[in-house]
Amino acid sequence: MLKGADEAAVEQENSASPHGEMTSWDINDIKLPQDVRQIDWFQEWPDSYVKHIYSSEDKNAQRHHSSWAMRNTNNHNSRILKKSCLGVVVCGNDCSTSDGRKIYLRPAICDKARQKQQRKCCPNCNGPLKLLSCRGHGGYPVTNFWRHEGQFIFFQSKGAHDHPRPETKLEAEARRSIHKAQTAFSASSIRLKRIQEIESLTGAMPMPEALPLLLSKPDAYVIPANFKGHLSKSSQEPTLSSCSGQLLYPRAAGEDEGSGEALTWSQSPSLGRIPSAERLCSGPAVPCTAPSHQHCAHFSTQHVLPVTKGGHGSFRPNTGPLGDGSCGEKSLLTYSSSCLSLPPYPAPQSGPCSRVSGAPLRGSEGDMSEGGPQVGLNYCHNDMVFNLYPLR
DNA sequence: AGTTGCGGGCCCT
DNA sequence: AGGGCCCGCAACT
Repeated sequence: MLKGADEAAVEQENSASPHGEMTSWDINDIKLPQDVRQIDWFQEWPDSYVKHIYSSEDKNAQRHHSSWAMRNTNNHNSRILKKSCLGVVVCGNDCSTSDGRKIYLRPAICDKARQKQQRKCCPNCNGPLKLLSCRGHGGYPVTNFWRHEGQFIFFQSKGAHDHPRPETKLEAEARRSIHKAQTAFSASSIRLKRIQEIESLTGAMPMPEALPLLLSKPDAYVIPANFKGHLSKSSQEPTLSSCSGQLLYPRAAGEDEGSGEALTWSQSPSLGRIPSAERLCSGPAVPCTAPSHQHCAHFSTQHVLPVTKGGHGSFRPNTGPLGDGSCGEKSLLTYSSSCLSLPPYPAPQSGPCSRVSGAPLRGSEGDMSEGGPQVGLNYCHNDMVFNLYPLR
């Protein structure tokens, strides 16, 4: 089954990765190569028939992360973890936000949660939500395989996603948090109103200053504590302050990433990749730190990434020399690291930074990363969060 | 409440 | 046998 369409794909599969010698393996092979000379940066949006070899110390790889909504699939092989794509949740009315973006929600991974999710309404138009299943692998969902072998984590993707990208996990979490905050906010404003009424009856002076921040700006939401948790567990304050001027407001229309991304996707249904994208940057390990102002002004959700479908988002080894979350345990920062790859102007997303050409293998990862990148990580997230705004 | 991984089981080819 | 999928469970966040 699946054969015909796949065979051709399998052929490109073997050349999908820049380091040709490494792609001769298959995840099902009894023995996987151990003479790996080059490991890959984590790919946030693996697509098509690609293979990657990550360091076993790469936290994202360890967690089998993907920005696609992947659910675990039992393949009755405990050595190989298999996941299949759940697609994307779209608005049944095919509505667009005021700035032209489409609604691409992340399907809940848990079956029950997903059913519950589908009973909810479109956050934009209140229309029904619709789950767009992934059928990119011969009519079946795209599957991802993970296998830990020695010092490496082997990743293989089968199938090309035939649907737009959903929100990343972080965005979905952020949206939930915003929703919670919104709920809490309404509840607390009612309480406050009552308190004020009582106070006015008793003659006590209300203390506006004591009211929650931004009450006067109903469109701007206070970041709830739990929301902050989603943003970062370690180091977001500085960035919040550094960006707050803009971030506290909904992004201006036109800085659309959602529709742009969708457009890109629809224009290049499945093979609109830029195969050489990842090779564009063969230079230094950290060549692509975008101008800092960009972080606030333009970056937003993953959709803003100038991605061509399949231009794999790459998680920089964000995290510190060993990609282990030294600048933020949670995926947040690691996810956001994809922002770092962004050049000031749309270009293949992952490409430039996704890989250290000839990067030494483990043992000298100290060469990767360092310095600059981490500084900007949070910018992306904070901005991301506020760019979820139109979806409220 | 939701995510993730595991594994039993069923169905289909 | 291999792949897809459903289900429940447990650990974790």
